[in-house]
Amino acid sequence: MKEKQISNAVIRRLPRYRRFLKELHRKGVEKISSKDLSKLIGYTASQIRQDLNNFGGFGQQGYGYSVANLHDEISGILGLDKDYKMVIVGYGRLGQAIASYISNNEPKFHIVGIFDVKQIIEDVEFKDAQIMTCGSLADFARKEKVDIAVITVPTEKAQLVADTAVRAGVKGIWNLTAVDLDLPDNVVVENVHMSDSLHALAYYMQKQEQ
Amino acid sequence: MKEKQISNAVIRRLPRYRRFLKELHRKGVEKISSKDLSKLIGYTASQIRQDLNNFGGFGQQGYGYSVANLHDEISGILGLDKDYKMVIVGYGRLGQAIASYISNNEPKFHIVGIFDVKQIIEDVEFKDAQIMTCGSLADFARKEKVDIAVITVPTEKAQLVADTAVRAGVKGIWNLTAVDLDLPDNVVVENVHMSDSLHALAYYMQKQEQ
DNA sequence: TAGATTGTTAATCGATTAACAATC
DNA sequence: TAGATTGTTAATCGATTAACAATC
Repeated sequence: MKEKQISNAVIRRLPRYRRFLKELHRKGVEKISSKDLSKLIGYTASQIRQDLNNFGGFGQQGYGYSVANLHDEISGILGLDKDYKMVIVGYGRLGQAIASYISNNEPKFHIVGIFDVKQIIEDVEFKDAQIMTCGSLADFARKEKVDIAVITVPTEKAQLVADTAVRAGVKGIWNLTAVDLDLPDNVVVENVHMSDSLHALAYYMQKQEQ
Repeated sequence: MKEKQISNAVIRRLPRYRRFLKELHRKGVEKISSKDLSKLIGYTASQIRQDLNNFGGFGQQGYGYSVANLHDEISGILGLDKDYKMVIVGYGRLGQAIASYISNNEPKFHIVGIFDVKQIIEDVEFKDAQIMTCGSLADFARKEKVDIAVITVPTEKAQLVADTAVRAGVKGIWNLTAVDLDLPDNVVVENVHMSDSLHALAYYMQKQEQ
């Protein structure tokens, strides 16, 4: 059974569709046509229909798409109907920001452990998750069957942390550092390269003012 | 004089080229061929040469590219030879993390003001930049001729902050919130949608384990 | 000079857009 | 039923890859 390969470009648009649908749902909108969604989200109606039809016919001719249904379908496609166990490695300000964001906004991602070079004691302690020193990461991840490691350590330690996590059975790395990691093919790596984004901003600004 | 339009895909790769070249330079590597860079960075040698030739012939036949020179050329293309005045709006943990990253790693981006709903007093005070309440953003940005506003406020305030900044003459918005902003065409917006990245990670993990 | 590697044109591949028949 | 809008095929557009002449 050969799955049709979905292009990367399509996948990258899915979370955005989902965000707009969530907002529409919050506003009480029950249905939307590809044409109206196009105006909102900025993709062509044709592209929207093509994108969605990679996964199935979620609409209804003459009517459009049910907002709630389409939201849920996309959630399912993205794998957001499953639960993920997560550790955060590096509990500086970025790690803290991420931890707080996830625990407030991402019910399917469960932070089961937090690691840092120093054991942080007061103020920044995080809910039920223990804060541990990095040395115990490998044992913990293996024992707890952690799915995802979020890496927010200083650049030069990122590869080492990633290697440790992978050896301990972690299957996904969310990398928020400014380096690219070298990892086996069966591990999924997703990068948030903020500095690259800032540099792209510089490019477009400079181009704009010409 | 009609400039050749450079595709978005090319621009998005430039910061990555620059990062690898910086690292090579740090390691003392003086020259590199498109073939060797390909092995490192993961783009095809052909693509690398095509990308670079959008902006000029930076290499030398039979030799390759000078690492230092190519790094500097790309920096120039990205507009990283210019200086940018920046304000950070929202000084929670994410704002603090960003401020610290920029002041330590981005010499061309100058944080001239920091804004938050509360005036934060001790501990998190930031170098020379004043921390001000959001109400004074408009006047400050206009008076100081701020180029870029970094937005790290809670989701529901992001559009308001962006509007204020734009009215005060800001030309670029670096948006780190989970919403898309609606802004005039002459303002450049660059988004870091971390939650979209996390959702893409979920997709690829779920696909992997099938 | 011979070998290496770029710059650049041409070929291929893939993604987006347009069009329209199917159908609610 | 008539009108609206999807699902889907075909056409177009753009980006990537291959090939090779130019040249260091």
